Order: sequence, then structure tokens, then C-alpha cells
Amino acid sequence: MSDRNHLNGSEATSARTERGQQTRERILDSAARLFYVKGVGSTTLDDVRAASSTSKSQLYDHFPDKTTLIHAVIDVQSRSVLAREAGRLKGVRNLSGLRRWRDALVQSNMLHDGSYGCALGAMSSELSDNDERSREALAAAFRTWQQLLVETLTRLRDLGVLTSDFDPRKLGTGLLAALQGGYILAQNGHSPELMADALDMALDRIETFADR
Amino acid sequence: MSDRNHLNGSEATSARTERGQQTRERILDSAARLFYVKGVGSTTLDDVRAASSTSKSQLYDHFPDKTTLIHAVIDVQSRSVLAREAGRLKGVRNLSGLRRWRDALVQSNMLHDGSYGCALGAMSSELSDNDERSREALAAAFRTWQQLLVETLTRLRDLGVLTSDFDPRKLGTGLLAALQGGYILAQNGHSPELMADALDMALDRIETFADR
DNA sequence: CCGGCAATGGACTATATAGTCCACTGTTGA
DNA sequence: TCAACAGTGGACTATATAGTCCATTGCCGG
Repeated sequence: MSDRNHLNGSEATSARTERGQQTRERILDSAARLFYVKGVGSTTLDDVRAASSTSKSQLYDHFPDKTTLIHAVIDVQSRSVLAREAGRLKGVRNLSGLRRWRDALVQSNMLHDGSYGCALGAMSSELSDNDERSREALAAAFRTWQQLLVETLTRLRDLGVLTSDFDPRKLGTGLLAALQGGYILAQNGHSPELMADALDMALDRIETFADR
Repeated sequence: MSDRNHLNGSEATSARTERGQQTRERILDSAARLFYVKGVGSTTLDDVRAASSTSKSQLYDHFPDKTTLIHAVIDVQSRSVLAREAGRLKGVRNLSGLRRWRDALVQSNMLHDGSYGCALGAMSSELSDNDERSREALAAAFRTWQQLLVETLTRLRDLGVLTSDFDPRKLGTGLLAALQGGYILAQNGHSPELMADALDMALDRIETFADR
């Protein structure tokens, strides 16, 4: 109530009351899920409306148009993916920790037989060509993601787990690329082993720098 | 009327005469290019029609619906990409040959500032969720591509350039994943260096097995 | 209890796009 | 030269989807 109109510079419209806030969240959740499994382009606003049990006018009250909704979903998904990754990576202090991070990714990939890929990666290849703003938002997310990996590698180096003769930035990029490429291959081939193989190559490369 | 429909096993419709054949090719080329730069979903048949200087009826004479056109484009693009890769890889007989292969990819990526990614990868993430047949066709292309890489690695091993203690299949998968992931990151960040870093990690891993 | 505003529902419009149809043109071989 | 058919052009229809609008409902402070 009191401070509910926190228009924080971002593109947020409305959300004046508790109830409205929940509606907004429901729309966002449904849209995120639909964009993820069906793709942004093949998801109609009517799909979103139905999935979130709302009406046309509510949709347009909260999000003036589809593009705005897309941006909002990108925002939500970025936070969600990055929060998950930050959580998984922050405790990694040795090579088996890194392997466990790998296992977690492979496991969740196996849950749906590889399908559905990476929420950010999928949006990226679908939107980058057509919507500059989406591209930038996703690029920022990828940079942060890569940064998380770089920090992890740097930490391992500082802990003496890895030697110093590698460039954490490049290795972080390689790791993220392997992850994204693994998602693509696994999704396309319906086989999570492809993801595993992709990540393993990257991890093996990293272990090359193990200090023993 | 007679027997207009001489379907020759493959999905090809029409193409009865020299002139018609050219029209068909023009449509296919235009569609391939548009799908590549704008994405399949954002390309309308009218875009294709305009780009290929044809009319609605010609489009539908050659391709009964958009899905058929998409499948045909996938076919064309797969052949094209695989032919290019086969050509580049077949002569690789040592590690610097592999580096040259890398350079070629990075170079062509730089030409358009990273944009546009991989023709197959882009279609894959856009279509895999919605069209099973496309997914399978692309999966086959990826398998062949991976096979090309595996053959190259095996050749290097047989030539004594690499030692025998690695699994060419897994390494091939990793290499392809790095390539695809590199495309995604480079496209999204408009920076071909990301592609270079991704490929370098994979190549560095492979050099780990250099026989010296 | 009531006045007013937030929130809701859903009918309605405009438009883009896939797909159809038919009349016209060009080509080829007898 | 002409018949017959492949190839061409583009107007037309059907439909899906984005986006608008307004009447109704629910909520909350005075």
C-alpha cells in the first residue's frame, strides 16, 4: 500500500495493490514458462492469458504490449538463472566442487530428456536478430554468468587448486560456451549425454591446470 | 492435370522445366537467407515472395505450405554447411591444420561482427520445440557434423599427431558444442572474440593429447 | 453505507499472414 | 500455326493475433 508505487526507473507499469501485484506475477510466471517451452514467437498473448487465468485488459494493464512483456520475462529469467548459478558456484572450492556443478546441470537436463535448452540461450537466438534491447539485456546476463565462472576459476587459483598459468576470462568464456553448446546439442538430439560430453571437455581442460 | 504429381520419394513438388527449376531455386535461396538473418518465425511468405521476385502462386506451386518450405531450407542449409565443413576438414593432417580450420570460422564470424550465428544452430533452437520433423533433420545434420570432426580427430591420431588415450567421439562432441556455444555468445555479444575463446579452449584441450 | 478508484471480464476492431483461385502468358513440339 | 500445358500474376478469402474499449465488480477509506 504505502510504498507500493515503486516505479524504480525500470519499465514497470501499474501494480498498485496487493491483488494487482499477484496478477502481474501470475502473468509473468505463465509467460516465462510458455516462452521457455514453446518459444517466444509461438506463444500468443492469448496463451499467456489462458495460462495465467487473466483477461485481455489485465494483460494490457500490466504490460502495454508484447515487447514489454518479453523484456520483463527476460529480466525475470535472467535473475532466476543467475541466482541459481551464483548459488551453485559460490561454494565451489575445489575440482570436485566443479564436478558437482557439472552434475547438477546434467541432472536437471536429464529430467526432461534434454529438451527445452537454456532459458537465456533460447531467447537469445530467437530475439537477438530482431530486438536490440532484448539482445542487450541477454548479453548483460551472459556477461554476468561468465563473470561468475571467472570468479570461481580465480578463486580456485587463489586457493592453490589451480596453477596461475591460464587466463580465467578466456577459460570462463570457454566454459560458458561449452555449456550453451551442450544445451543446443542435447536439446536437439534429445540426449543429455551430449551436454555431459560438452561440459566434460571444458572441465578436463580446466583440470589441465590442476596444481599437483 | 495428367500426372502433375510425380513425387519422387523426396518431398519435392513440381520443378518440371528449366525455368521452373530456377524459380524454385530462387525461392529456396531467398528463404534460406531470410530465415538466416531474420529467423524463421519472423519471415513471412510475402517476404520470401518479394525477395525472390515471384508470386504467391509460384510459391505454393513449388511448396504446398510454409512447413514444406522450412524443411526444404533445412535440407539445403544442412548440405551447404556440411559441404563447407567437409571441405575444410578433409585436408587437416596436423594441429596447425586444425588451427586454420578455427581461423576460418573466426574469420567468417568477424565479417558480420558475430551476428547471425550458425544457420543450423539458430533453426534448431527455434524449431526443435515445435516441429519434430525439423528437429530430426537438424539432429541428423549435427550428427554428421560431429562425425566429420570425429573423423578428423581419428585421422590425426592415426597419423601419430595425437596419442591414443582419448575418446574421439566425446572430443568431437565437445568441439562441436564449443563451436555452437561460441556462435551464441558471439552473436549475442556482437563480438567474435567470444567465438575464438570458445574454440581455443576446445583446441587447447585437444592439443593436450599431442604426441611429442 | 457510500463514493470512487483499482481491478476485472470479455466483446470488439484492425491487421498481418497463410493459403486459394482463376485468368493470363510463354513455350514447345507436331 | 496452333493446341496444350507449364509457368506466372495477383486479387481474394479465412483466420489468427495484437491491441482497444467500456461496462461491471470488488475493495477501501471516510
